[in-house]
Amino acid sequence: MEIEIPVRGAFSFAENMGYLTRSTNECMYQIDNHKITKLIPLQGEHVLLEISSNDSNKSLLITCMASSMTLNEQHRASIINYVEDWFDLERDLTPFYDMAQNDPLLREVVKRFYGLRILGISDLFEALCWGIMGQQINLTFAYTLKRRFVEAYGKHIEWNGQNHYLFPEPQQIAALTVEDLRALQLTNKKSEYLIGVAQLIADGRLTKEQLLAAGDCKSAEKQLVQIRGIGPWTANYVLMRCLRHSSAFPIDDVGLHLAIKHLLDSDRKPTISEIRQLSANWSDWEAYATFYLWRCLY
DNA sequence: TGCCAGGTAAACA
DNA sequence: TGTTTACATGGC
Repeated sequence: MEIEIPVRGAFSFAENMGYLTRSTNECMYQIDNHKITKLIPLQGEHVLLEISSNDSNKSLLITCMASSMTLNEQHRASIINYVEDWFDLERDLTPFYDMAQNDPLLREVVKRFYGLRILGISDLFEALCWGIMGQQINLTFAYTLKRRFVEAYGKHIEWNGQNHYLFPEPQQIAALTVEDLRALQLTNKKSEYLIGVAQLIADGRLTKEQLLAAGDCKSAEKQLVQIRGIGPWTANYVLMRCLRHSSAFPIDDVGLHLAIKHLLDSDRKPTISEIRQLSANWSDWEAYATFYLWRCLY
């Protein structure tokens, strides 16, 4: 099955690829020759997608390379849905770019990365796990931890001599012990947090739908920070990349601080109070501002 | 080698 | 309600 998804508005496949290739140790998709290969879950089954773009950035081209079932029209709709969500294709960036034109921090950045979207993490469990794993460690090690976790507990298929993984199911992680995860060099606390979150989701006490139903970003944040291991940073990270609230704002993020320090050519990181002032005009676009600023770091 | 990393919970004032 | 500290461990 092949699918062409038209893209409207500001979109640059190359800029999005720039984000997706930031680590050479990513295990949830592979990139080769300007094409993304990713195994996605689909109604209890799975399908391996290859995603590319035509030269004019007017559409995304999807080829279904391998699947555990015969694809029908409903599957086709789900695949389109998945890719549109991943690349945030429904978002009109015009108001963000208008705002950024008059923002000293963002003006050059949006020019440089024009057409970049917030790449999503559709699965709530994956987004929470990635947030927890990444807490207070460098990204290189975070990617190593994620790879170990996914290779240890995620299902995979082999295709063209390469393994393609699905993220582990919460049901399986919920049944693990702290010792199991410590073996991957996760800390005691992170192991506890991951198992706890897995249990919440496996038991149906935490769902993406429930968080979306909370309505606004702040209400969902309140629910998330009730969970042990989820502080304001992780909550906002998940709100930004999974629930797709454009006003999510991980203001404590070290990467954000370093990007601002760099752009201001300062010899120190900004204080939270200074960031509040600098971001005063970002209202409702904090997530996009943050994502673009992160891009300055690599 | 020592500081730092896409923080959080718990203790404390 | 707001601030300080312990936690752990790889990367550079």
